[in-house]
Amino acid sequence: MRSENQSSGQKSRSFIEEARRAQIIASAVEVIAEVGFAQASLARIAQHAGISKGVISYHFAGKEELMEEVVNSVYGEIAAHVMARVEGVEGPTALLRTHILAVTEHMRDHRTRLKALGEIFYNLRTADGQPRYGVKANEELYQAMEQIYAYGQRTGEFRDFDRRVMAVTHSSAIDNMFAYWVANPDHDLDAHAAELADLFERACRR
Amino acid sequence: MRSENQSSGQKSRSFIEEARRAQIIASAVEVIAEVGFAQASLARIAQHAGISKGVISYHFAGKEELMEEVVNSVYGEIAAHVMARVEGVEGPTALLRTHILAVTEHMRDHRTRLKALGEIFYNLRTADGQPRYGVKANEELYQAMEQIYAYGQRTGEFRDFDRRVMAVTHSSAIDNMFAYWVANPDHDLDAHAAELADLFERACRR
Amino acid sequence: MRSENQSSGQKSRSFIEEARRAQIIASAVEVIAEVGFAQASLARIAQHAGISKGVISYHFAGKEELMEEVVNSVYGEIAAHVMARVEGVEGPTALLRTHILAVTEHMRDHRTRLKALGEIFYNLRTADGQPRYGVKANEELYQAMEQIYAYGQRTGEFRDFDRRVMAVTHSSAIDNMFAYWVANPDHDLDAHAAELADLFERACRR
Amino acid sequence: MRSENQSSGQKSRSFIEEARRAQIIASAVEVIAEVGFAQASLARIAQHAGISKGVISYHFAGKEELMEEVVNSVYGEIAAHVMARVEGVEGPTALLRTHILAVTEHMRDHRTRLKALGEIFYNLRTADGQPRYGVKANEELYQAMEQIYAYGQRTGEFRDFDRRVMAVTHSSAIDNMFAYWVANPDHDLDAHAAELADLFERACRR
DNA sequence: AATGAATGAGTGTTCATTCAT
DNA sequence: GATGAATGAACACTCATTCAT
Repeated sequence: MRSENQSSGQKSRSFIEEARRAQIIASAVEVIAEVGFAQASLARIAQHAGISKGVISYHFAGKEELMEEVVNSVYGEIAAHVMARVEGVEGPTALLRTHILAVTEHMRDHRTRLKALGEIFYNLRTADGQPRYGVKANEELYQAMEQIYAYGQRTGEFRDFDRRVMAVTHSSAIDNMFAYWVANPDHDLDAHAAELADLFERACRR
Repeated sequence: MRSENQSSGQKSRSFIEEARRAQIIASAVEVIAEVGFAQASLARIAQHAGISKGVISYHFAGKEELMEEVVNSVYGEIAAHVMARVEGVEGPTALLRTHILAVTEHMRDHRTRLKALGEIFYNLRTADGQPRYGVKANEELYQAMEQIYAYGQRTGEFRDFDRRVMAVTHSSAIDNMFAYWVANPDHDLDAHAAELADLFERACRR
Repeated sequence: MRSENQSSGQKSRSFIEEARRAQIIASAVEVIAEVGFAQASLARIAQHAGISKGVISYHFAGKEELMEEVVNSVYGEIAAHVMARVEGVEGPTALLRTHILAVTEHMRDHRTRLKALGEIFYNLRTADGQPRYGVKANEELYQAMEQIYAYGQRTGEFRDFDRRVMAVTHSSAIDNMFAYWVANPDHDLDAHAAELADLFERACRR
Repeated sequence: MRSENQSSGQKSRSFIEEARRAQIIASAVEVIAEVGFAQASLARIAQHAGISKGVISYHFAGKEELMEEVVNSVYGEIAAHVMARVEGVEGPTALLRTHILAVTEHMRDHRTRLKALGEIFYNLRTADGQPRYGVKANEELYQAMEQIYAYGQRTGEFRDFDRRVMAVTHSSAIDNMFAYWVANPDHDLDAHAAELADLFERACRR
């Protein structure tokens, strides 16, 4: 989302620096996904990347910035994937289904990244102890979903429900489908997604 | 060694000890709810309770035992409340609504307790690094919910959906309603619950 | 060794108090022998005795006094036993043999007590960090042994060696026979003692 | 990953790291010798070395590793010294004398190191509470001594005694000579050693 | 005479961060 | 750019001791 010209006092980063940052972010993702946020110390992340601990501090202002960059990185990927899949789909019901299935698709292929994302979302706190993300950070996502519902209500395909409640529920259903699948790897993710699509179609329709 | 209600080998606890344990558990709940699991050190819990750090170690075998007792305490409360509300309710649809509304009711009055419960559930790990609870610990809850769905499917009121998917979704919807409400205290919890009841009624019915 | 009248400002101890002290000392002996001095906390000693931790503090000024009483108690026993065995024995060589054999005899029957004694001797330190016993505490023992050697040298049965060196060596040989036996319970203690008697007889004789 | 003298999987240690390790080991030796094993906390060792507590944890995996390194370091020294002195000595009697005198020589110059060695030997326990060294750890030493005795018995210079008893006694005589000297610094160590040599020569000879 | 509760200093260990090289 | 060394605060936990009951 950064503008191409790197304006506004933002120092431009060299290619090599970007590569290092990417490497560290990737290592952080893997470590967090494997051992959980609390056990993901900088030492562990550095060791996993095969670099010195100091490098992380050199490239990131602190642990918090590293974590935020992980979130940005992973979040960007998933948004891009869903955007691409949803493009051109017509009608609110189809949109709803497509959204669920697209996210699921991405989950299947990026399990680790999403696991790490969830860990950080849930656990990262700012210096003053407040959750850095938390439910509030989903606001953007909720608004995107609400647009789909509003569209459906406008066309008359959807009944007159509370769009925020539906968005929160929809979002949580997907998050937990993922968590359940991570905990039970034999669980049939695609079947779960299909069930979910049915469920929300019925919940929404007139 | 006391009397009839002392099971074998279980050391009896004095009244004063029970009181202290309860006080410490309450303090732990408040601290966890406020600053999160990771920041809830024994020092902080003790300070919040206005007691010395050692007292906690004196009354609990370790941090793990304290956390487990918090879980037992809070989990017991909520189960008791829901059981009581659900008793005597007839028919799967009514059961479904009642369950959602009963849990919501309890949430309104025990916000911090439930917040703490969630934190521990999500974060507590055993000495070997494995999650102490985690999604798998919901198994019992899922099975209880599946019984309601099976009942509805038997009577023909409910359609033929995957009961496990519904249970996971249902459970996550309630958890996140709570989380959303904690993050947005002005949010109308009761209206949210009513919407949720509608949503799942529609998702389940034939 | 206390005079029968309990004079000199020393408060007399009731029968029940003496019994408790003896019980605590016995428990301390067993715990120290089993887990070593460093792991022998008051809590452990109290638990082993089936009493409350506070009782120990009530009956003894502190851990140091308890340890000293253990030493007095065990040391007294062994001295009494050897004294009795040695009485009436004639000639320095016979005296030497008898001493070694008498101590060994006592060891066989009071393994735990002697183990505890050794632990305290080696580990107990005063508040200022100095060893409470240590080699110096053997002075009394060394002098007793030196009397036997002097006797033998006077009669001409023993050659003209340094009596202090012999006493230190003799004493250490017995201590380590014991330690070796504790570490290797199948070791033949009596055979070891007999060998030791031969060894010192040859080392001493003209 | 450095060069030829790096065996497989063994991380190479920088010069500066080796220096720090050596400094910490030296500090540990001094502190243990002065205040005893039990009082030798990492905090004390760090303070004595004029460094932060964390440095020790940085350079050693834990207290146990530090202690083992102290043992290795000191034990290696003494073994090397005795080996060098004993080399080329002919005949069991001369070997016996040389061994005693060589060890004594080393003691005179490395008092604190040997004191620390003894403390660790006697006190260090593994995580499960078992002695890390203890009498059994002398096995190697005993076997070395037994070879000297067997040699003397083969040549006929030594009588037919139990070699294990002699080894235990010999070893303990030297240990206690040292302990006695530490407790009584004015004691004439060389004279003691000479007496000991006589003593064991007479105890062994036909 | 005995207890159980509480204390507070001390333990080894972990970790994000800093900094000279 | 990168490193490894060092820091110091924080962690859970242990323990001898004190004290009201």
